[in-house]
Parts: sequence; C-alpha cells; structure tokens
Amino acid sequence: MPANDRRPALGKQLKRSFFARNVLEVAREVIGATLLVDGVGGTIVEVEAYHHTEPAAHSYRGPTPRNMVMFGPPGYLYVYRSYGIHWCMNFVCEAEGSAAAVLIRAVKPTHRLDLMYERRRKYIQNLNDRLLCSGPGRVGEALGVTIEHNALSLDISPIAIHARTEVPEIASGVRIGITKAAELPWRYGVKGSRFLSKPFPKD
DNA sequence: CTCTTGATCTTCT
DNA sequence: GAAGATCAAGAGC
Repeated sequence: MPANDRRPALGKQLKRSFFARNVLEVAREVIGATLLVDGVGGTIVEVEAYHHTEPAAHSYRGPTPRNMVMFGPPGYLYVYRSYGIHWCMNFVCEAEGSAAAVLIRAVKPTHRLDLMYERRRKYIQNLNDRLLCSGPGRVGEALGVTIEHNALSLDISPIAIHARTEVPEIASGVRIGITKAAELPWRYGVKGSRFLSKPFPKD
C-alpha cells in the first residue's frame, strides 16, 4: 500500500471555536483533517476559502435565504444547491457577520466506502475510489449531505471533524469554476494527492 | 486527451 | 432570461 494511502490516526475532535479565526488560516489547517458525517468520510484534501469582501462569495451581496448561515456564528455547516443538482458543504469561519466559509472540494475516502459506493452508484456507472469524493458535488453525494444538514453544528453528531496528526505538504492556487476575483489564490490542498478534483499547477 | 451538452435550483438583471 | 463555488456521458481526435 502506498504511503500516501495510509489511514491517518484521528486527532482530537475540532470544536466550533476552531473556526472562529481567519478563514485562510482555517482553510490551511483543515487540510489533512478527517471529516465524518454519520461515520462516513475521510481526509480533507482540497478546500477553497470565500469571504464576503470578495465578489466570488455567495455572501458578497448580502444575506439571502440560501446564504444566511454564512452570516451567522462560526463553527456551523453551510450547505447550498449547486447548479440545481448538487449539495455542497462549507464550514462557516471567523465571526458572526464575516460571512466567510471554507468550501470542501475533495476528500480522500477512508471511512465507510461501502456506503459511499452505494450512494454514488446512483450518479455514475464506472466508479472507483478516486471518483467517490473528488469534487464538491461528489463530496456531498458520497457523505449523504443535503439541505437537511444546513446550519448543523460542526462538533455535534452527525458531524465530526478530527484534527490532523501529521501536517501534509500543502499546495495553493486559484479557485476553480469562478469568474470573479479569479486571481485570489484561495484554493488549498494536499500537494500531489490523487484525490484532488484537479491537480495544482506544477503538481 | 478535449469539447459539448443536459440536468434544472437560486439569485440577479 | 441568464449565470452560476458542478458532474457525467458521448463524440471526436
């Protein structure tokens, strides 16, 4: 088994207060953490940061029914519908009113792959480990996240996030699929991971 | 490998 | 009416 594929030890479970600081710091530090929803999930390998001061964020134009969780306190889950099809998950960060969040873009599956395969088979025929959670929509489907999970606390069941026990080598780059504030290098990930939604340049 | 298209929810123009 | 923090399938090279 490649060293890259070991299941890392679980660190202490992160509390809501972990998210009450700069969204870029949180984005870097959750890389390598283990995200579980009802015991299903794995290692976070790719995220992006968003903040209400830049136009790519859903919160840029102020609160709406969809994004209001972003304007609330940090340490909660913001779930939104993407392209009318997918459910994408974010960790709300900083402070009430900051409307900052970290989008979970890719996870290396380590826990309950059986359930992930069962869920993802509904959307794709030729499935493999790499296709389970390598993209924000895929993460939502594999982990069984829907609008029902919107505004749930990040430190209370069914959600658990465990701190990393080793610090991976982190790559950063521009965010994917946006046209506004496209120059900000607010995408972070595990350098060279095969579970990224897309490689980083020079990976 | 790249390109195109359909899926169809929320928000903005 | 159009665009968007996306994904999968199919065509073509």
